[in-house]
Amino acid sequence: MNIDEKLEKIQEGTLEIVDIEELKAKLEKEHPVAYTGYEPSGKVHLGHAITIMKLKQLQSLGFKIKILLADYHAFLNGKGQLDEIEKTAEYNKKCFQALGLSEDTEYILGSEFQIKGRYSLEYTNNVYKLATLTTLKRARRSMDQVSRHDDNPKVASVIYPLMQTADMPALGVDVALGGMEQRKIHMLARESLEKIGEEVPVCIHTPLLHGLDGDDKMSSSKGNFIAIDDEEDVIKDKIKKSYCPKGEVEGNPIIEIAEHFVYPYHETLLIERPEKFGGNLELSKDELCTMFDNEELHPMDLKNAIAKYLIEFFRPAREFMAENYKDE
RNA sequence: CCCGCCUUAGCUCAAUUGGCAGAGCGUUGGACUGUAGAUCCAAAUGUUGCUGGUUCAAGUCCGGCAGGCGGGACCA
Repeated sequence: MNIDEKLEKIQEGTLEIVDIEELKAKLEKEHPVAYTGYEPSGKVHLGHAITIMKLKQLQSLGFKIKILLADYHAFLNGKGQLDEIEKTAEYNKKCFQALGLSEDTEYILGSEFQIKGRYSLEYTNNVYKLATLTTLKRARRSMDQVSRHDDNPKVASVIYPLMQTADMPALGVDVALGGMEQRKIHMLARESLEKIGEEVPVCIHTPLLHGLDGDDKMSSSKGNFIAIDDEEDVIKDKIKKSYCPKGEVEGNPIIEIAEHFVYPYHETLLIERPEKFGGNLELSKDELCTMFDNEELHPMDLKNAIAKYLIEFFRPAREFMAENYKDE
């Protein structure tokens, strides 16, 4: 596969690549490094899965993948005590493996290099340098979509983006991948890394999924997600309860799930529909959107189809988790 | 270090001179829709930050502690 073909593939399902020319240059390398950082989370859900799927694709295109289990970031973001967070990180690592990343994926616990080992001194020095270059307002603003809500915001919340920035040279990354909520941190990082003379990574942003309740963002804290290891009945139940207004494509979480978890892997979606409602359909992405928009496809029929696909899509992950992860 | 104010349901906040701890939102369950939502009906939810005291009776008054917010002082 040549570089232009790779570029095109990488762009699929992303909202932006900053910068595309830089990415092109990175693709000259035999094994460019791509990374995503995740705050350990009680549940790994569809939102996380979007980025993991993209990482899998990058892996298949020759990228070396590093996953940062960002324990300190979670700690700074008020997610609990470090020992708890590290248990959660172990669980998340299993989840990521369950989604099919290959054996040579590298999982790195943030604290391992951020505060331990010889490199931590250089790391800390970078964080301090960044601290002198970054205004409070800019740092705060970068955290708009990332910070946990806090009536009494802590200094931790402005250290967070600085550490995230310092992570990039520490991990030697060519590409930083994240959801759109990472954008402001990434843009700040690109500016700052340039200033301190470190390599500036390409940033790739994927869309955020709406919550099943129609909220702007699917997130663990809001409970409006489907987890990658949810049981079949749970998936059915959650889909059934989801917000899905008739005729409305925009911001419809069920339509979004079809876009991100069905169509990248199947040309068409089979919708099984009772005869009295018109019988079965096999729809391409465009057909589905058009029909739904025209109210020719009832939400319930769509939901049934999506639930079925999701159950199949995550079957391997679910089985992997059942076998490899014993909750204590 | 000193002074003042704040802390009540998951959230935002009520509660009269001390007199059965409440509302809205959210949650859950039903009704209505061939989904969800909206709407209607119903229900659940509390160590009133912790602690000691006064009182027949304390969310309410007094003392101590913790956390938070604001100010002052120190530096000078």
